[in-house]
Amino acid sequence: MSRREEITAAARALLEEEGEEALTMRNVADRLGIKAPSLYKHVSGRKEIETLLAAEALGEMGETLARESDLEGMGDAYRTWALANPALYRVATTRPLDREKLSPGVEEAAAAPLLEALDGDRDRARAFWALAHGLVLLEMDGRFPEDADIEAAWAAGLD
Amino acid sequence: MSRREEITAAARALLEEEGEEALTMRNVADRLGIKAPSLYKHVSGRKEIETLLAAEALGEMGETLARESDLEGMGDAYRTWALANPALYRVATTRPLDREKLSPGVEEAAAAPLLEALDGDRDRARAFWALAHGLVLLEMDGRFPEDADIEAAWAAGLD
DNA sequence: GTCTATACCCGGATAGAC
DNA sequence: GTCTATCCGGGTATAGAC
Repeated sequence: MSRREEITAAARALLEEEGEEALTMRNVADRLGIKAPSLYKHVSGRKEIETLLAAEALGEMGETLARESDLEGMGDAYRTWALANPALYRVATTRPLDREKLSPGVEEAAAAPLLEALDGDRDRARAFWALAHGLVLLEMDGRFPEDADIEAAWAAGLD
Repeated sequence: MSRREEITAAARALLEEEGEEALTMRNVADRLGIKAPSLYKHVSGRKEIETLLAAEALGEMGETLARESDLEGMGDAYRTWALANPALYRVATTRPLDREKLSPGVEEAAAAPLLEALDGDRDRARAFWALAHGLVLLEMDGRFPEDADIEAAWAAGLD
């Protein structure tokens, strides 16, 4: 395991166990038993750690969707993955992507299963993605009322 | 204009002119010609300023939607408002709402026009809101490819 | 090459004087 | 109601030890 991979793994563990605000250079370093400034020998800063996490998350999301064959299944899988990895989901999807530092093809691979299920219709794929993204974020942020039937909202969105 | 209103106005101006990261207690205080600790005599902290901003934004968004009569119009109006006030939009919609400190009815009033256009179907209203929210956020974050036809994605989502 | 120590600046927040 | 002083924690740069 390279040092960069160790840093990524430590960062992910922090996100999972303590949430998004816990992703600090000092906390990552603590997990690895080193001091924060040492991290800068391996990564350029916190932004790059987030890019590494985004690449990992997008890969997993793509794999997850690829196991489904219809839109309902993909919606369920999308929601389940996001709610199981909320902090990582946010890091991977709610900020501009540094595409320079991302291996080429990561985004395309993540989108491919959905695009295939929609027979290559990019506009519908983008609408589906936006619907899923919006539903997941609103749910994670507690924006729906306590008694909202979130499954029914998904069903309504998928027509 | 009460001191709280002045604080809210200064915070909003900061968001508009310098973006989300510029919303700091020190910057707000500078705009008012006072020192940051003095703000705490009027508001409990940055969180409360964000709640005040969210209330203002939700009110405006509701008024904007109320001027439209169909879903397409509301989608256009939603997108236009969000892109014209991106930092405020984010503050108002991408974090848990402190409902204790929000005047009762603010959320309901913002949602009412949409709910009416959908004949009271809450599930479809939530799906529409999520679609609009997702499309706006993905656009603001530069997550769609350069050459994506975003209008077409909206049209595809609205069926 | 890898790490440590140190230091700087910024941001939120509090305590206490005027 | 405003100030000054102060604390804490976070990102990051630099210098130097091993």
